[in-house]
Amino acid sequence: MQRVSLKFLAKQLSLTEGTVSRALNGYSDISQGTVERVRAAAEKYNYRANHNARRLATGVAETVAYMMPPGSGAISEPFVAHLLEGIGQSLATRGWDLLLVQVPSAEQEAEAIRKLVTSGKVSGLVLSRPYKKDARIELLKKMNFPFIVHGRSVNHDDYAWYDVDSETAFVTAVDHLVMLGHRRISFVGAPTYYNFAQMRLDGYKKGLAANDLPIDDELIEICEMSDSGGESAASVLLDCDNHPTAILCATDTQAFGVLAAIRARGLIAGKDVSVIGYDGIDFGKHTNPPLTTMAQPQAYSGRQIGDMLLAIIDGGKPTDYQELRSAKLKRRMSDGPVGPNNLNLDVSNGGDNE
Amino acid sequence: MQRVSLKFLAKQLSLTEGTVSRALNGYSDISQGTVERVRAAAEKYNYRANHNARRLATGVAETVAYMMPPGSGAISEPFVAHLLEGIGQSLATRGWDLLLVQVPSAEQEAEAIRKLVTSGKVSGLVLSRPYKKDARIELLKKMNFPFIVHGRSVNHDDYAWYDVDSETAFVTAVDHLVMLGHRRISFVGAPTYYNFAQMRLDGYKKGLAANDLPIDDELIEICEMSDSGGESAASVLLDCDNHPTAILCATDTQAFGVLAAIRARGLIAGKDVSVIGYDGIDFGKHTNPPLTTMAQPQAYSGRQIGDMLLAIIDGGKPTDYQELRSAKLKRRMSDGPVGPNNLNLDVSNGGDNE
DNA sequence: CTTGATTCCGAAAGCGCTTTCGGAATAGCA
DNA sequence: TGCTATTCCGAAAGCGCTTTCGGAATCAAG
Repeated sequence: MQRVSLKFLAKQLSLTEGTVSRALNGYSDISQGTVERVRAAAEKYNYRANHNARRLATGVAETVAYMMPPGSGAISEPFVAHLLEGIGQSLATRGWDLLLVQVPSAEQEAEAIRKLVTSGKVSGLVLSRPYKKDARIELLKKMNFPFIVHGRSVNHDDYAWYDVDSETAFVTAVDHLVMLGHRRISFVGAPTYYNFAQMRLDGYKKGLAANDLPIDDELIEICEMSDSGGESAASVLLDCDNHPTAILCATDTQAFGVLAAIRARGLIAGKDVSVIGYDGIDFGKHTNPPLTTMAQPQAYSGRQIGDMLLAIIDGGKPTDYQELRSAKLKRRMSDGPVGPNNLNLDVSNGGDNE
Repeated sequence: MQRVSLKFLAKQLSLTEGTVSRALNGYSDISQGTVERVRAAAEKYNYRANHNARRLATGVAETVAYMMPPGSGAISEPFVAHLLEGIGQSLATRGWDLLLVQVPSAEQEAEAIRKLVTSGKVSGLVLSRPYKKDARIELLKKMNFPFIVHGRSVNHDDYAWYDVDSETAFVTAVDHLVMLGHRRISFVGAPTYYNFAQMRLDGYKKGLAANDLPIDDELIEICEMSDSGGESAASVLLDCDNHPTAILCATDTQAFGVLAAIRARGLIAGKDVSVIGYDGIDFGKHTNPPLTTMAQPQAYSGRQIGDMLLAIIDGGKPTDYQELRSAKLKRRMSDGPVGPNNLNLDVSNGGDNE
C-alpha cells in the first residue's frame, strides 16, 4: 500500500521531492513543462499524497467533525442524516473529510471537545441541539476554535449558528389553531435544558397571549423526545376531564406518539382533537391521520452549515455567519376545526403540497 | 492551539522527546518513577498527541471509513443511522475515528476507494448495499485492504460480511401469507442490481414454489426504494382486475407507499389486502394501519460490524468474519386472512411485541 | 559584453511523533 | 573487587510532505 511517494515520483523524474510537490500544488516557480511532466507521472503511477504527512506539514487538518447530540438514539433523528449529507457535500467541494464523533454522555462532551481540538485532527466543528447555557460553546469560544452550531443557545451573539425560528413557528401554529376555533390548546414539549425546547414553549405561550388565551400549566406536558414520550404525555392530557381540543408538539416524533394516544382512546385526530407537530419529517405523511406540522426548510441546511463553517475556518468572523430561517405550516390531516361532531375538512388530498 | 507538544513536555521534565513518548505509550524500558512524572505533567499541561504526526510515524490511521451508499437520500434510511452509531461505538473502544464518505455517483466509487486507500487516512472500510457483482469489493480485495461489507454480493466466499438472511425471511413471509389463505401474492421489489433485492425476490419466488403457487410476472413490480416508488408500484398492481390479495415489499419504506396506495383506493390494508414490509423500522408502528414487517435484528449490528472490521485490521482472516443473522416476523396490523368481508383479526394490541 | 532582473529548480529544515540502537549507570553474582 | 547482566534513558533517524531560501542558468536591457 502507498507505494508511490513523493520520493518515488521525484526519482522517476530526476527531480527533487520539493520540486515535485510544488509542481503538484500549483506553485508559480515551476516551468510549465515540468508541471506537465510531473502531472503525467503522478497520473501514471496513481500518486496520492499521504494525507497525514500533508496535514502534519501544513498544519491544516482538512477535516471537519460533526458532534452527535449525545443521548440514546439521537442519530436516528432524521435531521441528523440530512445534516450529515449536506455537510458532506459542502466539504466535498474542497476534498475535505467529515468525521463523526459520538460522545457517550453529556458530561464527557467538554473533554471530548478539548481532545478533538488539541489533537489537531479537525479544523472545524459543528454541533447540534445546544443547551440553554452551553458549556461546549463557551469552551470552543474560549479556545478560539472554528465552529458553528445548528441551533442557538440563549446568548448567541458572539458565535456562528444556523437555526430555524421555532418560536414564531409556534405562535403561527397557535394562531392557526385559534383560527380553527380552538381554545384549550395543549403543548407537549421537550426537556427545557435544550434551548430549542424552551423557545418552542415560549412561542406557544406567546401565541396564547397574543390570542388572549390563558396559560394553563395543566395543559403543558414535558416529556422526552420520542414517540413513546409523546404518547404518555398525551395520555395524561387526554385522560383528564375537559381535555384539550388541540395538542401542539415540540417534535414530529412526539406527535407520532400523541396520535397513537388519541387513537387508543377511540378519538380521531383532526376531528376530535387536532395535533400539530414540528419538523416536517417526510414520514409524517404516512401516520394515521397524516400529521400536520410546522416544516423546517431542511433541504440544504447541511450544505449551508458546511459552507458557513468553511468560511469561518478561512478566517471569516463567526458573527458574520448567523442565519435564521423560518418554518412554515404544512397542513396534512391532523388538524381541523374544533367542536363536537364536526367533520374534518378536507384540507388537501392528504399528500404534501410542495 | 496545540501549544503543548512532546518537545514542550520533554523540556519541562528535562527528558527527551523519545523518552516521554515511550513513557506515555507504556514501554517497559522506562522506570516507574518517570512514567508517573510524565503522566502527571501530561495531565497538568493537558497534553494530547497530535494525531497526524502519530499516524504518520506509526503508519496506522486509527480511522475507519463508512462509505455511504450512493444515490439520493440514502443517508436518511434509518439503517444507516443505526449502523453509524454502532460502528462509532465499536471504534470508540480504541479511540479510533469514524470517517463518513459520500460519493456523488456510483461511477465514482472505485476512484474514491482507490484514493481513500492510498491516501493513508483510513485503516479500514465498511460499505453497504453491495451490487450483485460489486467492483468495489473486487478492488478492495485486489488491493488487499481491510474491509467488511454490510450485505453480500453474489460471490461472497472470500471477504468479510455481515448480512441478514432476507431470502429465507421472504419465504417465511410467503408462508405466513399462504397460511392466512392468500394465493395471489404480489412482490414490490427494489432494483435487482442490488444483491439484497435479488435475494429478496428469490425468497419470494422460492416461497411461492414451496407452496405450489405459480410465479406470475404480473404480480411482480420493481421500483425505486422510496415510499413514492412503492405507491406507484402498488397502483399498477391494484388497478388491474383480479388484483393481489397480499403485497410483499422489499423495504418498509416502499411498504409505506403501498399502504398509501391501498388507502387511496378505499381499501383497507390487513383486511382487503395484506401487506408485509421488510426491515422492521420503528416508525412502522405509526402507519395506517401499523405495518407488519420482517424485522431485522438491527440492534448492535453496527457494533458487530465494527468489531469484525477491527479484528480484520488486526490481522484476522476476512473469511473468518462472515455472519448471517435472520429476520423475524413482527406482526402489526397490515396483514390478515384473505377473503371478502373478512374482519381483520386482532393479531395483537397494535404495538410491538418485543 | 556587462549588469540586473527573471525563471526555474535543488537543498535543507521542519511538522510532531515513534522506535531502534547503544551506552551510562546501577544491580547481581562470583 | 571484578565481571556480566539489567535497568533506564539519550541520541538520532525516519514517517511523507511542505515551504523557504538561495543560487545557477537564462533573459532583457544598457
